[in-house]
Amino acid sequence: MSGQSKMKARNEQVLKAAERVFASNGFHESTVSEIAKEARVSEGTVYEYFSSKEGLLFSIPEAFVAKVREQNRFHLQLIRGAANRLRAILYLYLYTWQENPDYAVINLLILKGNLNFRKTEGYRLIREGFKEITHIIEEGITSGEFRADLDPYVIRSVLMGAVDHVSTNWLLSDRKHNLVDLVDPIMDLVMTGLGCQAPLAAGSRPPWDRWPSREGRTSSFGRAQEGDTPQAPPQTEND
Amino acid sequence: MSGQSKMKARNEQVLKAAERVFASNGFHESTVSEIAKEARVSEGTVYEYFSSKEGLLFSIPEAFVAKVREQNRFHLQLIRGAANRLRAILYLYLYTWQENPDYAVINLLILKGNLNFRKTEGYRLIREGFKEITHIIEEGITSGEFRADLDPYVIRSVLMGAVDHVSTNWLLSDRKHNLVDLVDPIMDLVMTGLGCQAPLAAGSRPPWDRWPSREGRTSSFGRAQEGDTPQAPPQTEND
Amino acid sequence: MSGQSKMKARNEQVLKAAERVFASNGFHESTVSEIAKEARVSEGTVYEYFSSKEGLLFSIPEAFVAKVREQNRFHLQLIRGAANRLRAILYLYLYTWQENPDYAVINLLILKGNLNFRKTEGYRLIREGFKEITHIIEEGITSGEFRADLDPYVIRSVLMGAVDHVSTNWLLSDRKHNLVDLVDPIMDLVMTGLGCQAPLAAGSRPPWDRWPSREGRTSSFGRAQEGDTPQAPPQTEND
Amino acid sequence: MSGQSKMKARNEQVLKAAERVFASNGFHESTVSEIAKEARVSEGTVYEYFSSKEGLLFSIPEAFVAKVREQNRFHLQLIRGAANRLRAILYLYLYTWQENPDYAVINLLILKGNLNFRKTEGYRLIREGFKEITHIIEEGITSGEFRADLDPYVIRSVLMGAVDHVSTNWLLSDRKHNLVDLVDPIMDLVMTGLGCQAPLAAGSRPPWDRWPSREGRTSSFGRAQEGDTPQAPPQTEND
DNA sequence: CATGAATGAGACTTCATTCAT
DNA sequence: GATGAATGAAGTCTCATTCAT
Repeated sequence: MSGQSKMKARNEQVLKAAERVFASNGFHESTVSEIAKEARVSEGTVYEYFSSKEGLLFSIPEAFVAKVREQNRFHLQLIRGAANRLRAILYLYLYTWQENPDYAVINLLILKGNLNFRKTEGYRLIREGFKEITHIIEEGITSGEFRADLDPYVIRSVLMGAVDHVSTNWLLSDRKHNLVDLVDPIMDLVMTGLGCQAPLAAGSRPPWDRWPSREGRTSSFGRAQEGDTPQAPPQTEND
Repeated sequence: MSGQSKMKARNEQVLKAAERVFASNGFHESTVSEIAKEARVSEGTVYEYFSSKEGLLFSIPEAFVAKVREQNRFHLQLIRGAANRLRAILYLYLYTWQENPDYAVINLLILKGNLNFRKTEGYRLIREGFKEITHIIEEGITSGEFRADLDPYVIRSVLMGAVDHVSTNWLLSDRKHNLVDLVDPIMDLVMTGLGCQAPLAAGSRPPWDRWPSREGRTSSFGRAQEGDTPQAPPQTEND
Repeated sequence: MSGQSKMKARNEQVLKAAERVFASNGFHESTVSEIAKEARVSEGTVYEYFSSKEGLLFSIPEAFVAKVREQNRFHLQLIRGAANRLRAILYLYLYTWQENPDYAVINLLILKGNLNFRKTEGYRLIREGFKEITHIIEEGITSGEFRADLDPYVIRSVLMGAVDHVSTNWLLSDRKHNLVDLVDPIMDLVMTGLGCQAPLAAGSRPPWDRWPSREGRTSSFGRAQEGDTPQAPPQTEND
Repeated sequence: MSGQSKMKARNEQVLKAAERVFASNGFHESTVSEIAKEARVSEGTVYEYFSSKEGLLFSIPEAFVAKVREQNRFHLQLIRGAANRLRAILYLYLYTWQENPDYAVINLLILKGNLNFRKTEGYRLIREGFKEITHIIEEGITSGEFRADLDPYVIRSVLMGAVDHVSTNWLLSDRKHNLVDLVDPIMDLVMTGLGCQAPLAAGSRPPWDRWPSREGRTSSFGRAQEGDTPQAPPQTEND
């Protein structure tokens, strides 16, 4: 009991400290002694709970994903419609990064360059989350909600790429603006498309094939309508 | 003369060796001695040309961007139309990563987690490239080619996020498939949108608000037509 | 009672576990935690019974010698004649090593390099056994059973050196052959000598007998003569 | 040139320092920093020349054997007769230990308990030296110089066991007496035997003589006397 | 200008020992 | 008395950087 729960608490304590330290300084720039100090334990204790510094790093996503996964699954069960669910997923991702910026740094910046991470359970879990997104996209295509002429992988890449991109920018910025405010603009863009909804004539030419030649494309009408889905563009961002 | 050009050659030699070694093993896992060996020079020589191991790392994008930039600028000058130019940019990015996978690894995986990189000239150059993309998007909006109700930053994030995403996946895969094949699917999605092109009635409802409830939205006509814009979905990818 | 005997059992339990673990891995390569696990007790318990890891190591010969000594003394009382008794001693040694190979490893391999061991009671007991061998040899000389012109120390060294040598080799081998089978060959050699028992005429003394200058072969062990100061090749073990 | 010879000198310098330090304190009780200090180099330099602390230890016999071997081979070529050559070998061994006590400690005390040593080149070289001894013994048997009814391995074990034994004792003693003085007594004992060369009456063969079956071997009259001076079990060293 | 041997700071990690429970 | 989590000292080893040649 007490022993068990105490050890669990210690584990969490070290894990959280590591998250903070790694996020602040990067993996190689952090020392185990620093983490131990942050966790208010001795260096040796860190090694009682984690096999190595890198093992500690890899335990962070493992623990995190395990924790977040269930609640996300729950949320998604409440939602119908592929587009709605994709939107929810985007929201959950951005919300999670926003509320857990230290973990976000580890996930988006630190683990990205680590080759060994790709052999870990944490990585497997993350990939699984990606697969579920693909499933939803496929359902959307099957149900006719989405176009069927696009590879689900491309769709997912565009969505998750956008999430990664804006999250990374946000992390590296002053983090003042609201990350989740970008959910709707992104969804809007991806669902409706960037092109002006001109009275599409000959429906079958590949879309991008039309843009270049602009002759005939009137000045459009799809201008910015005030009021809809306001933007929260990171100003000071890296652009 | 000879001295100048010889030094330039040596510089390039070390730079290329560093690119290979860093890309293979990561930054911290690579040693200066390894790089020197790969470059067929002594360790001391590395320090004659670069101030430090990290300075060497940061010199890689600097040199690379300087080299690629001009030709890209040239290509873009030949192209009219914002959409066309965005497509060209995507193409140039994916093509560049595909042809320079070592540099791609450094740019997309290694430098991402390096805090000091953000203070360097190389980083500034990369950001500049991003700004130009934003400019093109703004021009597209101004010219009426693009919708005006979307933040250019969001648009750019979606595009470049997609580029990063598929490139990263490709790098971590067996690199068998053609990365540039993804240009058109991505552009298609971003320009036309994922939603089925129903006869958009009341133009003002927020787009994403329409998807969930699909009633009224006819089954669409924009189905997958074989033949157009072939996909090259990464097989072994992380999804 | 119960407390006493239980403690004694625990003591033995830890001692035996330590013997196994030390013999398998060596002293420094073994950990207290390993020993505790092998003994099915906690690490703390090990320290209830032994002052330190090294103290535990030193307790092994102490306990072992105490145990074996009495029975050996009993056996020897049954035997008459110095040669017979020496043979019995050799037999007991080899038999003991053969039946207790873990202890043999500790005695012959591990404790040998330990400087502190020489200050312990266990060491004193072992030396005592050696002294008794010397006594028997001296008695053999006195009684005329043995030659009188050899230093008992040399005789003992040859005997016990042989025992150590063959035992060590056996321990490091597959331990398939019978160690005690070597008792008689060794005794035979030491008692009778390696030289061919020709009817040694005056002039035909074995060549080696002449070098040192063994005029008369009177008592005492032959002095070192002229200096040839040749080198000796390093080596040790089992061929 | 200079670079080569300087490095060779450094190598030797570190090797010698390690020999001294290991011999004084034992392997595990010595630290690399200590060795570096003794060698007047930095810790890092030790690792420039030797892969690890244990690698350094194992390099000691390797270098030593290589050095001593040739001269010993030369000495032995000058000597005829198996007994003479055995004597020379004993002499060379004892002389070497006496003149190189630090190395002797490493060989006889430290490396003995090291399991990894048995996989090294140094160990192989040492074993080779042993094989040569066996060869000489076999030649002696073939030539009729030695008895043919004894296993050469036993003979070698008795000889080398004696060498090890007296050397070890000497090392652990004050090292005041001359080690090489023991060569002749040992040879004498091993060649002539311990038993008294009396005109052995028929029935009175020494008891020990009967076990092996040494028909025809007379000798001795000396019976076992009083005193049973009981035996002590295991142990090893210099009484 | 080039070399590569030398440096030494500092990281990770182990493990004997202690002590609160 | 027994436990085993916690400790922290100490050790091995790496490697970026320097500098005499």
